[in-house]
Amino acid sequence: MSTTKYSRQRESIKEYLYNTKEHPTADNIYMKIREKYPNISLGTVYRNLNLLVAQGEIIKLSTGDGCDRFDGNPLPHYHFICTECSRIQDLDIAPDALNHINRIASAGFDGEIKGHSTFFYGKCSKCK
Amino acid sequence: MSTTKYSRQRESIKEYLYNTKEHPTADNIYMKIREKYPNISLGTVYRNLNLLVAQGEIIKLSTGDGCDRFDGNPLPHYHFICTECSRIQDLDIAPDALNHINRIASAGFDGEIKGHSTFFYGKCSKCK
DNA sequence: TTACCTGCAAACCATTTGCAGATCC
DNA sequence: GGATCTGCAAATGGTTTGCAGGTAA
Repeated sequence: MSTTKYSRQRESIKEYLYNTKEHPTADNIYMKIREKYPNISLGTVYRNLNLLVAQGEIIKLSTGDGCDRFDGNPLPHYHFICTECSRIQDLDIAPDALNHINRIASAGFDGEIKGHSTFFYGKCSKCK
Repeated sequence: MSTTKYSRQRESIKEYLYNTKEHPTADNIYMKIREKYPNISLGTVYRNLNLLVAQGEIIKLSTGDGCDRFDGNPLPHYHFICTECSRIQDLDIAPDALNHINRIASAGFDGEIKGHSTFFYGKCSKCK
């Protein structure tokens, strides 16, 4: 198994993700990090994002709109996608609700449900 | 606005999707339809799948594993993805639960939630 | 010193698209 | 006849990867 070494590029990606509420694409992140490290390559961004996802430090959101988005908050939580402007927001839902939903789904299912991932759709406050 | 004409290829795709419980990829569908129409092209499969999705006759599942899957049941329902064997199954959940979940999410949210899409994860009965 | 990491550019691969001819109505 | 559809093959676009040189420990 390989050990992880420090890299200023990765640190910069983490810092950006932990401090934004946007849910940026790899390319968004690439553009942002380039302000500080103009030589960084898109390949490096992808390699680091995949590493951080594998380590559980960030999560990847596959919304199905063509490109993945990334979220610096790895704790289970819900997302809302506006069908008008495509903006993604975090939803503030009690953690109890997560287990509740898993329990609803487990009833009458012969496998073992460990978790779920949900996207809510509709109009955001600005588009409503 | 353009009208839709009959095509035996599209009819064949619909028939296959309405009668399977697998959640096939575009390529799976291509392979299957080729048994009956050996000359069909992958482009035609994609064009028809997109048309059927736009018309609401089937749904597309973006699981984030690299390629989309298609489901001949367009009514709202839930899916379970086995983290061991990647098999996708339909879950049998009361329709009430859907509205219930939308209501939980709507509490304290200033936009308008119209629906949601959920994937449950865990081990299926065979892998457990 | 020796992993691991980076920039670069090419490769990959699911999906889309342009075109000329076929098919439906 | 005219709009829609098809097969084919090339293009697209997000993501991955091979390589040679750089950097952390």
